[in-house]
Amino acid sequence: MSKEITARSQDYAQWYNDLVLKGGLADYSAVRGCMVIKPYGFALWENMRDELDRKFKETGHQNAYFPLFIPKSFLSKEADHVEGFAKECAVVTHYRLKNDPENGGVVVDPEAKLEEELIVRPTSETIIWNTYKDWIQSYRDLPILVNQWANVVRWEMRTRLFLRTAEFLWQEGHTAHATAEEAVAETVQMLDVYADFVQNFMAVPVIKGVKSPSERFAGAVDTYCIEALMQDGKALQAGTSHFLGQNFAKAFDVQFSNKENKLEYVWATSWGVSTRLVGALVMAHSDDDGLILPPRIAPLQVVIVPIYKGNDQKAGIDAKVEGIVKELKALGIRVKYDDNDNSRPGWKFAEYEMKGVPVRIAIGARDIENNVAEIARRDTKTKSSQSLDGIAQHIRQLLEEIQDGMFQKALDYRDSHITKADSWDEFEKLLDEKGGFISAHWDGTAETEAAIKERTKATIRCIPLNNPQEAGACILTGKPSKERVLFARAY
RNA sequence: CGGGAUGUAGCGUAGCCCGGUUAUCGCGCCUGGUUUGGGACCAGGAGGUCGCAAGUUCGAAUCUUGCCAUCCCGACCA
Repeated sequence: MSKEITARSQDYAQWYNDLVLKGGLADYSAVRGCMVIKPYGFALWENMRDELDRKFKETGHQNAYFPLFIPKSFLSKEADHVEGFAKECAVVTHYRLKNDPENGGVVVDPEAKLEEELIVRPTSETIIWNTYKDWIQSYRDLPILVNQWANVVRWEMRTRLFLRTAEFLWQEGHTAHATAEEAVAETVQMLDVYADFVQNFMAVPVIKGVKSPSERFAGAVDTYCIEALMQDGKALQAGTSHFLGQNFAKAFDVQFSNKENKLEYVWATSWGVSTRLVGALVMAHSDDDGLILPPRIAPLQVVIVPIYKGNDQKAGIDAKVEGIVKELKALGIRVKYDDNDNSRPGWKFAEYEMKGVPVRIAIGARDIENNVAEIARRDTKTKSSQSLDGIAQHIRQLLEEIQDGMFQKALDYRDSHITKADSWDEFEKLLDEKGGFISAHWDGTAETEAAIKERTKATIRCIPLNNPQEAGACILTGKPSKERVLFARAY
């Protein structure tokens, strides 16, 4: 029952945990900071993954796979990169265990120390660019458009289910280009792919933008991002796409001969989204009764619950439902007929609400007589009676309505939480009382950005793409500014 | 990693301060029956290394120390 879920108003963090755990998405594991993704949660991730994978391939990318381990020396070849990741790396130092005669069990065999330690990848730029050196000689070898689906490890101090785990699943695209223009175009293209996916499939509106220098990816020239807004008014970075310039090509000495037979360094991009998107999805849409999943990526789109007294009624319902299931499946709709006799309808209703199934159909003997079914929408919690004739088409349309409705609701919330602030007092007040994105002038310096973060915990989420140019004065220092940027407290 | 809190059956908990027979209760689970339009009811039953490890003691869920995990706040981050 919904009473098992902590209300958002009471404790937002606990509400989030309740949804993930009780909605059956994931569990804590025996390993610090690492979670078990349960079948329902993984099905959700698979749906996200499959759609993204399709989009990557549509835009000309191929999947490949690179090693989990990275030689320690690789990491330090790009100075900013190692600076950014060194503090959160898991390191393999030995390759063998041996029996421990004293205490039982096994111990690390000191004889089996690696010549060079291996880093468990926190991201794969280094191992991939070391490989690209072998793949690229001529401009004819370019571009290389490769993506990898993988797990990575970042030894985070504080973890949260899906939002920040020590090990997480993601995809990382790594492309190599002959020109800066082409690489930038790729970076922007993939940002668009992400934005399109998150908005149209996850129904989460995002703002596309560029990070300020201090929020940039370690080793990037420019970091583009999509920023989403959660229901508690905090922002969440949902995806990033980096223009890496020639930084990694220089670090790994990857040059190509151009048409004039001159050697040039290769231009690079990298881009990724992770299982964090699952967290974004949960926090963007759900309510105090449980998850609310958008139809396009919900593992289950429709559940049918029979209501009956005795086997005769059940048989009549079964016969009717069989046809409906067939029709729905023919339309590509993911449907389950839950005729499990061990739990009663009310229990099932609550359960599927908790799991966020977009549409529930309840059919009883009474309905069969009237040739109708009760249709309940998870997102609005409204119910209606619907004729069984043409019900599959109706459901298909309803799923689309739900998808659109969820996006519109999230968009309205987001848009009403982008607020301009023109004074420091106003800025602080908005952060504390309203939350969301605050559009304000900034003098462009890292010092001011850091000072604002220090005082308010708010960071510059992004400088929106196509940002209108507007003269103004920095919110903190009063120095001249040429455009507003978006601030928020963030996950 | 610093500060705070917590850890007793699958989940939620009582007991702990002040050590003492068989560790409390509810949900869930199993068996049988009755039920089924918003988390059913009756009867019977199973289920516990009291987070882990040392220590103190005749005796530890209870006292001491260490460790582990989770949550919250902070620093760090996708």
